[in-house]
Amino acid sequence: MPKPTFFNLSEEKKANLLKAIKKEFSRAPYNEALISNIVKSASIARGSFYQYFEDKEDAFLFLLDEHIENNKAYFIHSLQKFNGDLFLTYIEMFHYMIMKFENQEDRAFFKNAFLNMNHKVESRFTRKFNDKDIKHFLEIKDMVRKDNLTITDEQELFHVMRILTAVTIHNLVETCAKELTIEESLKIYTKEIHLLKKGLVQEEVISSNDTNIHIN
Amino acid sequence: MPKPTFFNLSEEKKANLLKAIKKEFSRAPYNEALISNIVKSASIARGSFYQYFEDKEDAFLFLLDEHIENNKAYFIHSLQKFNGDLFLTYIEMFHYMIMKFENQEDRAFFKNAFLNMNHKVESRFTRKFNDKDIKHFLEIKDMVRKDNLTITDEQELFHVMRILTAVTIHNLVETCAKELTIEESLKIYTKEIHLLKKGLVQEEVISSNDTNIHIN
DNA sequence: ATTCTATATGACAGGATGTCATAGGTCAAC
DNA sequence: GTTGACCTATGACATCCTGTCATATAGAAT
Repeated sequence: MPKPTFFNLSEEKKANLLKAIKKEFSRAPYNEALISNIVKSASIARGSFYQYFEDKEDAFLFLLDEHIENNKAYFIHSLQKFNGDLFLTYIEMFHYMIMKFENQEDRAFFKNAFLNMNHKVESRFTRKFNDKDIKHFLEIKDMVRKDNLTITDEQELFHVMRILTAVTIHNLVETCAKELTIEESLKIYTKEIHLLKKGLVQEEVISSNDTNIHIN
Repeated sequence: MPKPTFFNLSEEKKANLLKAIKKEFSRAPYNEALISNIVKSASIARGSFYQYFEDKEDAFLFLLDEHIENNKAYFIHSLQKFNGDLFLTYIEMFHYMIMKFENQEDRAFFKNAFLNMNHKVESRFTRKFNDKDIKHFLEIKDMVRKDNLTITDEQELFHVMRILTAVTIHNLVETCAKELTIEESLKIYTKEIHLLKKGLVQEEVISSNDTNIHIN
């Protein structure tokens, strides 16, 4: 988290600084981004940067969180719009995200962010399904339409969302890495969501550790 | 790739250097690992390191690739052992990987590697399913038992494997991040594989972009 | 005006990176 | 055994980056 000093800044100064930070994280991947460039670009003293942020990571994650908050709101909005249909919601979210890549100003930043998608970054994106921040899951779980899902309890819904999230992020990262067009990217993603819905095996005894289900 | 000079080294020198590299990448996450420490630990001149490797990443990825080659062989071996059953094979692989975390010597290294699992690193792990290195997929695809899968063509098999891989890696990373025990970790993973097999929605019209399938 | 508190500054110590000129070693050829 | 070509080893060095700190400045409160 940025230090209190940062939040005390005038809106103008804050905006100026954030602009410089975004510029630097757009210029180079996280590992190569430099605080030196940020302070140069924002025309502030080096020491000032450290009055506002702990370090490079602090600044990067703050910027990221701003976008993520926006996503979370959009997720809930979509879930309502689609009457709790999880799959339509995920596809809508996916679409929403890749549309952001079209914005020239955001493109480089997102590319650097997604190609640097490690556990720390990913867990920011998926906080809502993390048990550390379980309240986000609680917020969402009742909005999901469950009557058409195969889940037998709430815990399974949790896993369903984890799976959807894993596949979604994987596709988002790939879209960046391979610079896929919206069409290519959406086609692959919807195909995979479709496979997830119908299941990977058919008409057979499926057995797991603790359950035996016979579909027919 | 390491430079030719590295491969010309005597086995003894190579082993000594690799040991120092592994030690450093076990000591600290990738971003914090230092070439300075590697040369100190290997007792070689700083300049020598640069005779062998391009930079830090070069050394890291080489070390990683050594482990990954081993994985690939194990995957193929398992697929044969389980008569082409993809799911058993993935579960076996998952088990094989998390068992590695138990090895005290490897533990820290894998933890740092997995928590630094970004697209570049992941693509090393999953090369076998990448279209860039399609020959690995070709090698595997004929070994997979397909009669119990819902797939209609080879391309869908590709997506099935992508999905399984995404969920698998996601679970591996989480196992490291949360320091789960083998039992906890396997329980979650098999649960999710089970969900993938049976599908997420039930007895309903499932529609996607280009197909309509009625399950009954 | 004075004092107290918060903010801004940039010089600086410490330390890491990648390079390079130089030195050392090996080996085939003469 | 001398030569020379080629490969390998070295560590000093220029360059640059980070995080800190003593100091200066501004603003608010009394």
